[in-house]
Amino acid sequence: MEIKNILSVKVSEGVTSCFNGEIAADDVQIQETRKDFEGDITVVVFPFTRYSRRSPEETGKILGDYLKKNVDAVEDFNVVKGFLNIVISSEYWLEVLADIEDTENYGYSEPGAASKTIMIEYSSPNTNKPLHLGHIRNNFLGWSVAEILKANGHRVIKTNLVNDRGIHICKSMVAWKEFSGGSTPESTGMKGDHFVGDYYVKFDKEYKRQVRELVEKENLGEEDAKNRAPIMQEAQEMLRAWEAGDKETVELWRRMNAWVLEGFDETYKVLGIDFDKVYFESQTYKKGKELILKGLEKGVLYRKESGSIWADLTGDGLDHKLLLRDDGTSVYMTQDIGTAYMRFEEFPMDEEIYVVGNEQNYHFQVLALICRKLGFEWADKIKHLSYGMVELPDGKMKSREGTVVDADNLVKEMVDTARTISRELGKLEGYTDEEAEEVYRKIALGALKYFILKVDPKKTILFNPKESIDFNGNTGPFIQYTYTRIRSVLRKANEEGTNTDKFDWDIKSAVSLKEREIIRSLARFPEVVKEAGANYSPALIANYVYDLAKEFNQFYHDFSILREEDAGLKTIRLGLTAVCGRVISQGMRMLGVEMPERM
RNA sequence: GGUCCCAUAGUUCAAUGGAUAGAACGAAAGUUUCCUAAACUUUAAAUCCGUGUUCGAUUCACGGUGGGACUACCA
Repeated sequence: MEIKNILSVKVSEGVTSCFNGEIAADDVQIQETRKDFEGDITVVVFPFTRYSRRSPEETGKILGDYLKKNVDAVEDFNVVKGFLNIVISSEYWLEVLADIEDTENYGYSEPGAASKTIMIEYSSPNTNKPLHLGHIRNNFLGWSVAEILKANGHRVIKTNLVNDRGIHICKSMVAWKEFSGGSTPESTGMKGDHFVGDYYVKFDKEYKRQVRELVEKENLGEEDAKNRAPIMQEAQEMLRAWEAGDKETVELWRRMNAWVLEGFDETYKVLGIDFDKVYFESQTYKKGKELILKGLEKGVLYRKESGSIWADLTGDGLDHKLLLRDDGTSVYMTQDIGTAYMRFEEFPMDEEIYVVGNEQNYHFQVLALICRKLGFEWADKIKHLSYGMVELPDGKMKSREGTVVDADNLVKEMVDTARTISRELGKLEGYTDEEAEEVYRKIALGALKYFILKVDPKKTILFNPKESIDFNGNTGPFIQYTYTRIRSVLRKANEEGTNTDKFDWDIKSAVSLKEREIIRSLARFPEVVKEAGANYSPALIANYVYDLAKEFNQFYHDFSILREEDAGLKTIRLGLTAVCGRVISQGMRMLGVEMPERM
């Protein structure tokens, strides 16, 4: 059992035996001792003063004596104000270290240990343009949260709902027919998603030109002109044809979607993202309608005179929400209700997490409410993992204004930067070009992933392309670098004849302050993983790993491990180095960051 | 108008209601007989405003101010 748990139980007992008070072990406040104070673990004693009827200092002393007598691991204690600082014995810390070393996949629970089945939907792109920086945040976040939940022992199903139908793809199709002259990604050598995206842009340009022309030449109002622009009418016509199953249209739709999806697959591969199951909206968008009609029968929903069906949410402080149009067709919300229903039918899930940007907070608020109204017992199992926008130094990204940062380009540029910096420093001499390129790729992706994941999901990220790939400070490359140094130390120790596979911890000598601090951090790792899983927050893991890496660097600077005369201390320090390396790489694994052996 | 989110050093990010609010970048000064100086050590620098809850508030509640998102018979 962990020391914190042992202490909280003992403190609870102590309060009863010393002060005749009742306090549940879970309510005992235990935290790590701040660095400026002596001790390892601190108990907050303020809450006990109402039982002890003494000053916080006295209360702390009495409790401290009790713990020293009754817990082996407690070596000493001191009381500052209302804080009881406990010193844990070196023997205990060494045991902890040995335990961590023995635990395969430290920080990870056994698969199935937590026994929840969780579906996580992320990415969910439209098939009319390539992925950009906003999608990158979504993809990294979804993938990492899935890994963290797995580490917590849950069964996780990663899904992607591809928005492959609708007016947006029709726009690209119209433009392609009009302007391409039959060219294809193969004939132009372009990546499929970029190829199709270009036609989406061409559509928009032509559309704007036509609207302007109508306004000027025919004196139409802006709204009228927008509706009457021939190219837009063509797109709408195409959507109708598609829904009617027109052979030629469906054929073109298939062809263009295939180009885009091929491009996406390539990008996903580069980003290190994958899915267990991919849904296509074209296959699911019609469901949901019958659920709405049933809701109408039950009287949970209502029908307007014109024929449309609505939910009245004014009782919940919200508005009225449309669910079926006058013509009986469904809207986005209806589709989402349908797909959620299908999924809960298909899998016995305990949770379904949607990784979707915060511009859809309202949508998910409404979704949960309506599902509850419709009487689905799974309504409360829906979770929206909402994340903030990614902004650039000069403002927001807008696809129409061309101020988006393209995902493929960004990765390429970051690899270039990594290569340039690395070459200047001459760090990879002796590596073949191929090996070196692999390292540059790991650095670039590590930088990008870490940069995005270290920020609390719900906060807006300010992305500065120039500063993003920093090799110092709280960055991915800094952590990777620390790891490679650790590997290098171990290599050297091996060369000198020390077996670093397994350490002998049977040493009596005291562990120094700095070492204790690191062991304490290491011991905390499983807790952090648990907390990150509960909050869907890779940021917790990221900041933990950074702290550990930094602590290790400081520790390492103070001691010359390999020159240490005392064989016992040398073993501890080398062992600590090895364990740190393992925990750092475990943490980064949950973020999807790969670790090079050298850099 | 309504719903939701955000506000911390010059900048980018931290802090289960706990001690003197942590880091990093940038700025100023230093450290290479030792693992890889992509490191380490110093210094200066911040909780938007007000009220409340209590032993104790960056954190919780209420009210402001500032910023953002949403509020389509679009997806």
